[in-house]
Amino acid sequence: MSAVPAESVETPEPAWRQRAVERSTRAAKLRAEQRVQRFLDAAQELIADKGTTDFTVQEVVERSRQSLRSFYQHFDGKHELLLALFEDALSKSAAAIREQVAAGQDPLERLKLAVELLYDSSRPREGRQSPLFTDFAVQLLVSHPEQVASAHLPLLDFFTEMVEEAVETGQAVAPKPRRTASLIMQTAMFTAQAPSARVGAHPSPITVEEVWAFCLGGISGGPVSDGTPATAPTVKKTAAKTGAKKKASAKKSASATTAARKTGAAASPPRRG
Amino acid sequence: MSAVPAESVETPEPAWRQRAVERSTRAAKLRAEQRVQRFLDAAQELIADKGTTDFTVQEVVERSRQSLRSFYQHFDGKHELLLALFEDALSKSAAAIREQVAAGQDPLERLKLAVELLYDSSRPREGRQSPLFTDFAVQLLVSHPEQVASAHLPLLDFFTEMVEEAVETGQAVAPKPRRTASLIMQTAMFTAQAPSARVGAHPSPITVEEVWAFCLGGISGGPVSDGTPATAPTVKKTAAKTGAKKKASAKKSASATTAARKTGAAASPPRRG
DNA sequence: CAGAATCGAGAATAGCATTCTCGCTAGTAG
DNA sequence: CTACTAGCGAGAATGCTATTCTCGATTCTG
Repeated sequence: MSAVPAESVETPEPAWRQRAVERSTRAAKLRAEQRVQRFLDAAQELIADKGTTDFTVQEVVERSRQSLRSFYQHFDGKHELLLALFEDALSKSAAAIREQVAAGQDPLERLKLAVELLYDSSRPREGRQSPLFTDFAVQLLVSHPEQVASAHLPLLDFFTEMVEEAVETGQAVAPKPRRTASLIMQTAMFTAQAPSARVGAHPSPITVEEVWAFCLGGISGGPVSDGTPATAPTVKKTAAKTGAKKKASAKKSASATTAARKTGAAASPPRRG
Repeated sequence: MSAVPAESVETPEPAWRQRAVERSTRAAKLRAEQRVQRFLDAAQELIADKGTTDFTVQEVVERSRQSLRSFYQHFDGKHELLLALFEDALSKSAAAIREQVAAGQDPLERLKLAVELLYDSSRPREGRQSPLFTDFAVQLLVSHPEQVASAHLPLLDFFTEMVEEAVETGQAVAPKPRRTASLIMQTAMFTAQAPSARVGAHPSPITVEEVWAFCLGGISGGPVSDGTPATAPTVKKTAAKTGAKKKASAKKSASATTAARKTGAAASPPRRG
């Protein structure tokens, strides 16, 4: 976007003009946000209603009593809308888990509770809203992994914190807390999500307890004394950052308002023939 | 659909008629299978070429030099086609892993190798063919979990075997081998699939080693003592032989000289109620 | 060879996302 | 009050695909 000589010769936008534009913009932006919110709400209702993210843009438009035109004026497309809802739901979920876990004292116990909560909220329940994002989330995972990742950041931060604490108290071993946290989260979320082999295999899906037991093993200093001549597995804990470094990220933000996003960046361009 | 209906009556379909039908059927069935195979091959080529499962039914039809009509006469829809390819790929993958792992002696070592192979094949590489099923697989996971599960069965069986063996040799602890195997597989596959938090978080995705270390901890006898009312420690000493080397899959002769174009395309499942 | 199956080509449908065209309405400077 | 502009609602128009349906043409079967 920097190689456009033809335009770089334009007038340098005087400050007063910028301000003028800014002012006339503010009001509009406010209204825009309201509209956006209406779309968001409508979509949320639809999801809760139908149980899937398969609603049509039309439906959202109708329910929000606005117009298609308006929709596309505020969102880059259905995808953006879903992404917004997704992020919003995730950050709320993160906040909720954080809060419920706050009570616990023991790091490991807190982590366990967090895993249980995460597992539970990742579960495809029927009536409620948030869970249905899981299916969209999975789809998103293959189409826009980066955005999913960033949406997961708050939660990942939190889990990382807990893992670090557990490491500090010697209850766990994790040379790379963040990565370990990521693994734990993934395990919990995907296991909850996937009705995995419930066919000829076991009839009942894997439970939270099992997930936790598995994760627990994964972080407890495991007896890595297997005679395998492979590369030393777990022992890469080079100077475990146990010393100080208390990250203690007290981000109590959770300002869910994911209103108008329009990152308009790597969004898939509308295919045109 | 307008053929002889009264079949529910006592008319027991004379043997001769059955035979006649059978005969006239056999040939047809044979031809049908050939046609089906052509569709399958064409689809596979397209996937290898374009790198996604986003091909059009039209394309498959054209490439296979057959017709739309024929396509829908043999497949219930694009979905069925993909499912067929998916199952095929998975079972081949299972066979391949089985084979490569067969060499190993130590149960745990074999398991490790299997995890590595599984992780690798679940990885969304660029140009190649099969791995791209992962994205379809994920989608399938939410739309037809059962079929995915059944497709995973062979692999799950194999992993279960290994876990059981490891348990027998005392290298692992798993009250429920099958479930544990499932967890391991899921962890490996999803972790490989998900480029998870690679944003502000760690730049490099989680590696196989990390996955293995995590899983290893999860199965090594750890301070695990949760609810999971384990039935008597599985002592079923199954003679896990695993022999049978079934390779012979050296087709691959497609013309993959095409430069991947476009590729970007937001997945929008045409699902309908 | 005649009739029955199939098949190839491709037109016709249909569901959806995304665009685009028309007025309409409110705010605003003149 | 009036011309002008921006944003909006309605809804038609597009574009892309999957899926169906129609019409001869071909192949198989007896």
